[in-house]
Amino acid sequence: MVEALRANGLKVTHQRTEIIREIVQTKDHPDVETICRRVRGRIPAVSLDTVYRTISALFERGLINRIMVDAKRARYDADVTRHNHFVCDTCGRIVDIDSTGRGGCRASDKLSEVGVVERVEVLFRGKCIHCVADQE
Amino acid sequence: MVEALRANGLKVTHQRTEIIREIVQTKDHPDVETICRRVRGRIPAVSLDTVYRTISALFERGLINRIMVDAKRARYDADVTRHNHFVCDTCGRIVDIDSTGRGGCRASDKLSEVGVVERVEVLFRGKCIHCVADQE
DNA sequence: AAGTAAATAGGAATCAATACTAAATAGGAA
DNA sequence: TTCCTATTTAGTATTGATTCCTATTTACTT
Ligand SMILES: [Mn+2]
Ligand SMILES: [Mn+2]
Ligand SMILES: [Zn+2]
Ligand SMILES: [Zn+2]
Repeated sequence: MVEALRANGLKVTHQRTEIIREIVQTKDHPDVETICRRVRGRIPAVSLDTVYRTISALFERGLINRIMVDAKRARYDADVTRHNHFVCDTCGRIVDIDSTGRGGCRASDKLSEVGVVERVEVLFRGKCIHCVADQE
Repeated sequence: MVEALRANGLKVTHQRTEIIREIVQTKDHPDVETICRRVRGRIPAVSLDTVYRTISALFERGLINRIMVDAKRARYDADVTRHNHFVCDTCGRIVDIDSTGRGGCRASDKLSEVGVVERVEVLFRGKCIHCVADQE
């Protein structure tokens, strides 16, 4: 992915390298604050603004995905292959769900009259096993 | 829907009635500011705070849906029947898309190990016909 | 190695959404 | 109709996420 930075005319800085390392190696779809906190484990002085700018730059170039799960913070995903998500409305956990078979979701015929679809996002909302267990 | 207010122990006020009328009769999934502006056409003195409180109250009781389309404002939908949405990433337009056949979307088998799914949201993202035409 | 444009850190500003207050109003039960 | 309480208003304040500003630093070109 660092290659992708160069390909997009972006400079390869220490900060960007570590931010990318962080989102690539995690599967929990973190928000920007979380990414920043983790990167600070290795670069204590990294600024929140830099993390925001880097994440936005990556997102705008389609190198990472954004998941809008609630009205609050945006969550990010370095896995840009086609897959769906389960979201726990109680604790906020986001779990990857494979797109079964032929994408798992078919567009209606009328879609072509409405516009050009570039991507499909499927969100399964509910309560995760941990939160179901907790409420007994 | 006004009945639903009573059923939930909420008073049926002039403001709430007009706010409900507004979201029920529109199909464009407005944000709170937009709803407020429109309601002011009939109740000039309605406060933004009241619109926020009313919309939140309706949403918390599951009487309306919230659609998180971008990192900015939340959009609301009085149609709580099962249907999908097309979102134009250029102009923000949101168009209803029927769930074809048996829901239009099948959950993967592994979902049951992850949690209990209460609802499924499908978002088709892309560029609407108007925005495609505009960019020639 | 030097020059330049891009990137950074740190703080301030913005924006949507909520909260608070007090005073005025209006639902709805009795 | 009367009374009690929820609700509204206006106006200000606050919160939390995100973006902007600017002096300083740094990656990359020559
Ligand atoms: Mn994912
Ligand atoms: Mn809709
Ligand atoms: Zn959970
Ligand atoms: Zn459009």
